[in-house]
Formats: sequence, structure tokens, C-alpha cells
Amino acid sequence: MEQRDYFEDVYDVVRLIPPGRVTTYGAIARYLSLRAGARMVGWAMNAAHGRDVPAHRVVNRIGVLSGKHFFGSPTAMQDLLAAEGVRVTDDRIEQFDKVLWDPTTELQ
DNA sequence: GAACTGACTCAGC
DNA sequence: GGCTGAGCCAGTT
Repeated sequence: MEQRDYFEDVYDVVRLIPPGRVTTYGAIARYLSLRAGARMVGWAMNAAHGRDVPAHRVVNRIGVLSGKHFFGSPTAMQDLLAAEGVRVTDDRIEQFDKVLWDPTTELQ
């Protein structure tokens, strides 16, 4: 049940996401060079739930809040993003290209 | 202990 | 250009 080391790395990257910005599972996976791919990032997020990890800033590659169902309320994730200035319409992030924060490019 | 599933993504058709 | 299949790891059945 113990999470792997890269779980902590994923949490660290997610915590580095600036407010009002979002990133994708694939971007984190590529930044950490996870051979497992985006799926394990999503699994890490599942384990990260309840920790100090802003999982609401992590979405899939098209900017859809695929994990909103895990926030207890269908609009909880959207509300958290809206509180940070990220517009969300129909479970999709508006201007996803602009709010996208890619650690490979931004953080390096 | 094998098979299925999952907060995904890419390549092929 | 939209749909389908395959692949990755871990946890659950």
C-alpha cells in the first residue's frame, strides 16, 4: 500500500503548480520520465487525495475535469478552479492553452 | 493466482 | 478526421 518514490515526486510537481494554472497527467509523467505513463499519475492522484496536493489543478490532456467525480461533489473541482481564476465550462477548462502549466517547459 | 479496472495517452486505421 | 486498440503499473476482485 506504500506509495512509490515517484508518488512523492508527482505530489511535489503538483504542489509547484502556480494558482490559476493547471497541468496534465501526461505532462507530469513526461517531466518525471515515468515509463508507466499518465495512468500512474492518475493513480498517484487517487492516493494523493486527502493530502496537501492540489489535485484539482491536474486534468487530462484536453482540459476536461476527468477527476471531478472524486472530489465528493460534481462541482467541487470546478469551484476550486474558479476560485483561482480558472474558468470552467461544461467540465472543460476555458483557454486551456493559456492556463496550461507544463513543468517540462515552465519548471524545467 | 489470474483477470479486470482505472483521475491517460499515443499510434494506427 | 473520428474511432479503436494497445500499453503502462498498481490495487481490487
